[in-house]
Amino acid sequence: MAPRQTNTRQQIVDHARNLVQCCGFDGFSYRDIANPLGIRNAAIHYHFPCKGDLGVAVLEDWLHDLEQEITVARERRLPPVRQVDEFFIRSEQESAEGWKVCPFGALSINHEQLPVAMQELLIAIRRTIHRWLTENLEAGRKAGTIHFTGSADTKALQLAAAIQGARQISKVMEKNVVTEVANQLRDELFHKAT
Amino acid sequence: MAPRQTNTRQQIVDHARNLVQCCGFDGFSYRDIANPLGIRNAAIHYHFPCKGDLGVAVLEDWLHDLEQEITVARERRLPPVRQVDEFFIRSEQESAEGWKVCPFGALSINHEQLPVAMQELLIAIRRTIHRWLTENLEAGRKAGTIHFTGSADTKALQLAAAIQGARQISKVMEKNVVTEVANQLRDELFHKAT
DNA sequence: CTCTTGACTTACTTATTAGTAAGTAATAAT
DNA sequence: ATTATTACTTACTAATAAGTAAGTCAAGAG
Repeated sequence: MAPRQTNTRQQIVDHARNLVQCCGFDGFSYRDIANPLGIRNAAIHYHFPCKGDLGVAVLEDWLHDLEQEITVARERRLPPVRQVDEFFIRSEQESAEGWKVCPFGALSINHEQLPVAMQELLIAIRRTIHRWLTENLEAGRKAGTIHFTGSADTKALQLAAAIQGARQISKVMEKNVVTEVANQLRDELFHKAT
Repeated sequence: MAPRQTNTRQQIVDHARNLVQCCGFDGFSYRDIANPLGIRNAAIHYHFPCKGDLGVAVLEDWLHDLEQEITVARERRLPPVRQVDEFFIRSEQESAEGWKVCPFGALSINHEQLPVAMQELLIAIRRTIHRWLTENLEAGRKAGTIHFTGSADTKALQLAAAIQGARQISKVMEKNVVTEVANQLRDELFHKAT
């Protein structure tokens, strides 16, 4: 009945990731994955002995995608403004898909109860985003295309925090405020204050 | 044994609020409140028939405190800069107390599964913070003490989002980045860019 | 053709959760 | 003094969660 030999594992991870972004790690159960895939709970346990293993797989997937995107942006030698803008665009898109939230918005609340491997991956994801933004802010400032005061490090943090917060506010207010915040930030960063 | 006639109800709400700020609404159980208070689970059910009622009480308490603080700030006729700074200071303080997070950081993730009354209170809290920040940003701009581009409305949103995000990042990284972001924002807002 | 392995399923256990029902002791009202 | 009410307790139910054990069945290896 169920077609064997398909990539069930990846489908499980995909579904889980979606659920994490929408309900958090404790906000979904195995049934929420098994039902839509037409499999049984135990099938998930076959691939991921415990829920933490599934969580780790989700975050690895997430980090992998992120690194992929960053690599592509770098290889296309996109100018710093475009790369920072890419961060905004991605966030706007994901938020538009059912008010999806970023890993921190989804997992920070029960962070201390998560398996250590998940905690470490979260930090790795954070570092990756941060390094990418910081690099581009610095390069943009040197090139005279991006304008801000203070360190690029702090500015990168502020951008990430603002977008993350905006995504959550969007979810609660059921109104797209990510674009509003992103546009404000674009304006501040990209239009030189004469 | 347990001293009767004390204000058990308020103690329950206080504990619940702390737990919400640290673990989210689904992140704690009645035991986590009953144990430290030396009461039984059913005692909580006596005051709050179901968990949603407790959640509502927590948010009402939260909103009440917020309105109180805003009223005090207004009555003391604090200048706009000081009132906006008050928002930063409060956020830094709460974050320092065990990486506590704001209502949105705590509840947005499972927002759609919350009782409607809680959803509405969340929106009310959001509106209250927003109105307060917006008013002060506008007043500060008029007085020449606060500087920003775009609408006060959007700027207020951006500030709230940034601080909210920073609080969550602090929790995950176990490092106080709220102060870092707040200082950056203070610098941008309060020091006129010549 | 047999045997093993991978990818599951069925059927179960265990733990935890919110929530309920009935009882109790102290206080307040009559 | 009696009664009613408030603020609980003990003891339970029902639902749901993650996780496990044993069985099945198709496909590939020998």
